[in-house]
Amino acid sequence: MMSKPKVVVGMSGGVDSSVAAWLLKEQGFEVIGVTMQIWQDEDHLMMEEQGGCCGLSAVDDARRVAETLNIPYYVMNFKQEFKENVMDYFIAEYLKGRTPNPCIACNRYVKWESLLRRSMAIGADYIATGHYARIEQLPGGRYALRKSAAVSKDQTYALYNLTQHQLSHTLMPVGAYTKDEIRAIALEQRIPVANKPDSQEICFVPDQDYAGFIDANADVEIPQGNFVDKNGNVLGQHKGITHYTVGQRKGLNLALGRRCFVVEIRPETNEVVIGDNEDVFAHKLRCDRLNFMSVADVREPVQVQAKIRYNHTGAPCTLLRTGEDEMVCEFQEPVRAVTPGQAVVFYDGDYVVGGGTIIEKLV
RNA sequence: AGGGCUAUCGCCAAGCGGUAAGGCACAGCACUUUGACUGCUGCAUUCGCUGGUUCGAAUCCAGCUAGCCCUG
Repeated sequence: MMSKPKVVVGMSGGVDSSVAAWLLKEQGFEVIGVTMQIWQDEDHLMMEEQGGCCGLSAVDDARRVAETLNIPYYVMNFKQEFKENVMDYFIAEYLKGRTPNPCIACNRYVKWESLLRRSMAIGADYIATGHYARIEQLPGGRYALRKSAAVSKDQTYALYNLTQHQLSHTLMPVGAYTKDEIRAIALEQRIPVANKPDSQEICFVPDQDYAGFIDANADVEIPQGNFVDKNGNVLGQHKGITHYTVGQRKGLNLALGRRCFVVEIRPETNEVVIGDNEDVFAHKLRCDRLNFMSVADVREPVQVQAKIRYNHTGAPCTLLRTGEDEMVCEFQEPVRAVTPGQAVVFYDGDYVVGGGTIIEKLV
């Protein structure tokens, strides 16, 4: 006889992962609730905030939800993995003048490496999360991510990096519903966190001051430097390259008489290049750290939609393979703020073809 | 210590006797499970200072102060 398939649900204490657990239980899985402890200091556990995907109130809320659902619940410590793969990476990237995406790193290395491994070790067949995305096995056998039924909440962008093995052992039950439907289920089932606000912002920087976080945690001083225009003229002083990202307007403290934007960050000279809005558009980008989903590889030029940031609608482009782990995307229309360090994710309709990490924009 | 010009919000800048435009910067809010963008709202009872003319002055007059320019 077959026992029920066993699934570990990563519970953040939020609405989505709580409903995910309920849905899986309804679907007949043996559900185990787990909260990953990833960065919280014991001191900080006292001062609770609202939300946070990996947030402060996670453990208390998740435990209450697990009790309500009558499922076993554990806390697993992933602080070391999180520090190495997310926080250290986050700091290192900013020091290189790049703009990291910590959620993507957390997903790939913490959730889908460490959590999956440990879950398998305790006999689980799957892990599950409350992400707004769908996992489907295609006719050819490959697993692919498909956009959420709730288009506006779709989170496939942050998940493009998952491997076939990881996808084949993952369930995302929330992806079939809209946010309203999920909240309605939470209310119906009297799940305690039904009205908790959505999370946002970087979970390990609760005060929002990510640059201050880097100052406090990097082991080097972050020097001030020059704002320059594209001709090299000095326009003013910047607070350190970690404070800026491509396309940024706010916080420059430059009164040039017109809106101005960060066009480029040059770590080698410690300069931040400033230009007009039109200067932040680019036709092409180069990316590496490739991962493919719906297809095994892309060798010949192919047309896709590419998202270059999480809430980008996507833009049509052609993919050109330029190296063993490198591609160039040529956009039909220029795209705004191609930012080194951010992910570029390729779509064919609703399905994720693959993606990579942006190295640089090209003219 | 000759002559000329200019002094309006952090920066730029309207105004030319009728009771302080606008842009940039900045702040707050909204949006957002990364950084951004974007949108909305706010932002000089006061016009270098002191007097004067006038019903009424940032706007006219005088003196002072400061900066710039030209000639000693």
